[in-house]
Amino acid sequence: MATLKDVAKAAGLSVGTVSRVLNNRGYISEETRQGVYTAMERLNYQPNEVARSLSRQKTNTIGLIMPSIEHPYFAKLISCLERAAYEREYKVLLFCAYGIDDQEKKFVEACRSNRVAGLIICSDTVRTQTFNNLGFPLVSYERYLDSSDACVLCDNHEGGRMAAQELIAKGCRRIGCLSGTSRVGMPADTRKEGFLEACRQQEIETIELDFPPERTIDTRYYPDILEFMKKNEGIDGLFCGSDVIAAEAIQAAVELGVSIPDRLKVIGYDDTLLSELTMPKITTIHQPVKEMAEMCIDLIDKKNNGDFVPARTIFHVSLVNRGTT
Amino acid sequence: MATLKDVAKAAGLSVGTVSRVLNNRGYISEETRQGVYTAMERLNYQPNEVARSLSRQKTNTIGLIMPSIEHPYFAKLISCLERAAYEREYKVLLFCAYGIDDQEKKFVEACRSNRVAGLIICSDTVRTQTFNNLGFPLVSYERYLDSSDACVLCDNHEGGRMAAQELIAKGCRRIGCLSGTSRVGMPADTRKEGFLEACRQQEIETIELDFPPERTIDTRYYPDILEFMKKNEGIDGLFCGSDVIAAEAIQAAVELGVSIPDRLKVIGYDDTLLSELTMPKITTIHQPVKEMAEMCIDLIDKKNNGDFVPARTIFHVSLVNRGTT
DNA sequence: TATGGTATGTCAACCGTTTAACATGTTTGA
DNA sequence: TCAAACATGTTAAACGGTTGACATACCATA
Repeated sequence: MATLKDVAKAAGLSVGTVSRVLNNRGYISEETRQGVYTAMERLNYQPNEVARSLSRQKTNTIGLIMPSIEHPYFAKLISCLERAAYEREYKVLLFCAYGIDDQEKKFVEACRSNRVAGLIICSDTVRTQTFNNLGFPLVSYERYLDSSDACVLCDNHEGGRMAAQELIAKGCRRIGCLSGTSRVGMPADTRKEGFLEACRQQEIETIELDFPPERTIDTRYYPDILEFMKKNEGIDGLFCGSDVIAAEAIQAAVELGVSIPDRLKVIGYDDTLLSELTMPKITTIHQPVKEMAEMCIDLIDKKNNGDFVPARTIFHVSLVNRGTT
Repeated sequence: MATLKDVAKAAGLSVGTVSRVLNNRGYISEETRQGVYTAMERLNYQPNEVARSLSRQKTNTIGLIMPSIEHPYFAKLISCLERAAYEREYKVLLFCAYGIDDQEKKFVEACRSNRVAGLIICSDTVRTQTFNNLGFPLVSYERYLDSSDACVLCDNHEGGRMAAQELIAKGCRRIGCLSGTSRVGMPADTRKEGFLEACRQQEIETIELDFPPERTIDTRYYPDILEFMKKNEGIDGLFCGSDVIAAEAIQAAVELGVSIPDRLKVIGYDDTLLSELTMPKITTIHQPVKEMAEMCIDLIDKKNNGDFVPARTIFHVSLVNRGTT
């Protein structure tokens, strides 16, 4: 592939001058600039980003460590992150831990090797993990991490509370709470706390069903949910920790001949594509994923510019009323 | 961050020797090897992949250009590709075109700049596009591309035929065919052809509904499907070009009080996570995405080794019987 | 004792680009 | 007419690692 040297030769200029054109440094005449552009065109030249990165001592790549790609929530998150990164001229290096032990640590090392401009972690493989002297900003997303430079969250507690409010307002008096538990303390765990707290305050009965830590996307909650609903017939409301759980709750309800939202009201969490593809569509708690993703990139930029970054940035959530309440 | 030189100094060795340890070249005593390892450990050393790539004149990064991330099918595909890449020691650079014009071309240039080891394209932004002198193998996935080194496909025609077969076997005599059309000629278009051909051969009536090219994931087919079903009441079967379409068809059927699979049988395409989360679950055509993803990486490896690669590799599809037929 | 394998060091070139220092012109304007 | 701005060139070092040529040992074995 053509190099700067080739372009210089083709344009009858020195490498220094061509580099000036590329980087907009120093004085350049319009004529020379055009000459360089046509030479680049003719040679089908693309600057070698690898050499550039080495010379500049930084890349324009951001690392992403996710627990899953296929799960609708993470698919949405990755999509938003890719877009936000692209808009800031970053490229995205994607890693997925799939709940496999040690993957996360390896990926962090891979990011170090590749000298990424920043790293966004949303995975939860390792219980506690301190990453020091990374050499680039570390942003944790919906996860507490001692060594992160910044943490982007949404108000999970409030989301749980809002869900409870909605179900109670629609007349539910005996509500099931279906949520996955994490091995580590994750912010998402507080959804349940917020929910239970709100119910307690209004003296609404709650019955909990906790799922073991989700290891892979293949984990199905359906059998547990079905059993739970059979065992607790009087339930008239269901708070689900994610839209996936809500979708399976709907399946169980249909299976048992319980009509939604007449006899049972269901509320999900995440506002993913899935919440629009079930029947009825899922009333859910919306997380401003797009804005949160943009904030992640923003925080990396800021940190790299030596600007101040807050330890935690917490976003509001909102209720999206669809068909299940 | 620590460099090779630092490690050499710490271990009391020359840079050359340390490099030998890292790359398993020449003679190295066990003692020296351990000395290098402990020094690396102590300095928290990670080889600079950027410098390595420049020196070796190749990266271990594979570029991915997708049309969408959030769409369940592409989420699944990206997931499989990430895994397959990781298993071969590749990292994945993810780009998403979102149906925006020219994005694809820009992404290809970005991949050239980053000197990727190979590029997998599944996008369809530009009608015709020839990429020449890329400097790395180009694999197209479910897409025809003149300039690609290899094309990985599944037997869409056969998938359409199988779907028809299933619906007819289950008693359908008047079948709707709901599918998106691409502006460019895409392999997926042949699903419909296979389906229609099989119906014609068995003299089964078909009624088509074509959706305009899908530009973003936000495109909802629901209104069109609902209208279509109202207008064509006698329909007892539905072939859908994707699971998303099938999910929306189910919504429309429930809305109209048409019970599935009793009065209407529906068959989807892709076998994504979504097909397990609707009620009833979607009978669908399974694509061996995992194997196809592995093949993509394999073809890049082969091409880079100077091995022969077939122009097209076509995979079998299969029917997954769930609840809608 | 000579040979060849083992183990390490030194040195230099190279990958493609950036950047600074410095030199050498040509224009332009006050 | 002289200084400042403009335009380009030359040269060299730097980024961090790879690789090959070559030198220098030590040690075992035939």
